[in-house]
Amino acid sequence: MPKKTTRYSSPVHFHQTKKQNKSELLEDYVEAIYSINQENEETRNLDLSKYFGVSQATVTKNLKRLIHNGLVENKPYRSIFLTNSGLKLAKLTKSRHEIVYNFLLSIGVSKKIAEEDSEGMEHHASNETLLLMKKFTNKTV
Amino acid sequence: MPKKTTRYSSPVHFHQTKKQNKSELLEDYVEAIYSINQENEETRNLDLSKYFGVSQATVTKNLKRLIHNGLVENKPYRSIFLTNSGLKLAKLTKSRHEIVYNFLLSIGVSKKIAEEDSEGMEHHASNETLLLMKKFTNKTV
DNA sequence: AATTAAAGTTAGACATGGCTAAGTTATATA
DNA sequence: TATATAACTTAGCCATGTCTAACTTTAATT
Repeated sequence: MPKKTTRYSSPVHFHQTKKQNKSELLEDYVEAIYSINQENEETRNLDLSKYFGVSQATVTKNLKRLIHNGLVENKPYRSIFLTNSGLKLAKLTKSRHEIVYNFLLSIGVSKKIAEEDSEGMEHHASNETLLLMKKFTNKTV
Repeated sequence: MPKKTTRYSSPVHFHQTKKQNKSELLEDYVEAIYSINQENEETRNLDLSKYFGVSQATVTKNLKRLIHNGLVENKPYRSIFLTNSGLKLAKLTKSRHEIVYNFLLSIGVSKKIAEEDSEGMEHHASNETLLLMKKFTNKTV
């Protein structure tokens, strides 16, 4: 029965082709460490475990990836530190996060929901979109 | 050296606690099938493979999950159909997607980028945020 | 109708990101 | 200081989502 015809115009918008090395997890971790460091003199495994709501074993495993990517340094059973590269990424990620968060506030989203939604959205907003969000927020302030 | 003190105010905004059964993949697939069905008389494995830019083997495996979740029906080597439940989810997902897409356009994002960004963002926008986006878009039209 | 080609499936591998249970190290306290 | 507790790591499991290679089924072509 299938009559072969030209098919739909290819959508393309699925970018996650092959090596999505731009891992959200890495960004979330450096941002979390950066945040925690601003409230405490150090960041420990347990802090991250609470922050993300995952087990300490999971944190240990994920920190291995961060270390492997040169974003974090630590000695076993000791505190966790961002490398220069990790700090740079953390600042960038945090600023992106804040742009989205403030933007959501500026269109009327409540604080609580803006916190939640911005968390997921920050990783999907392109530079173009971030710039426009920033512009918009500034205009409405 | 670590002096134990009360630590940072817990952030909570990490929702992905345990069973994130609200899989983005399922939504992406039903939405894709729905879309393709609007341009063709049927949806095949290969259509989805092209749509998402993944191998046909991957599509087959993921379709198993959709079938298991009662969203899709098919006979081996044949076309793919949405169940009632799948169609319902597809419509919902598509409408959310369109809200985000149109909203991005309305703040000045280019079509191409709006397509890309809305894809990721649609899964992270709460109902509250979607409602405000819709309101905003209508106002600026 | 037989053969070839295209579409779809299966099997098995790998990376990511969770978990629990058990063991190790460091810290606190008796 | 010895011991108990808290923090951390390791090992091994599971689900998700991707791949390639090989095989099966369906459709097209000769």
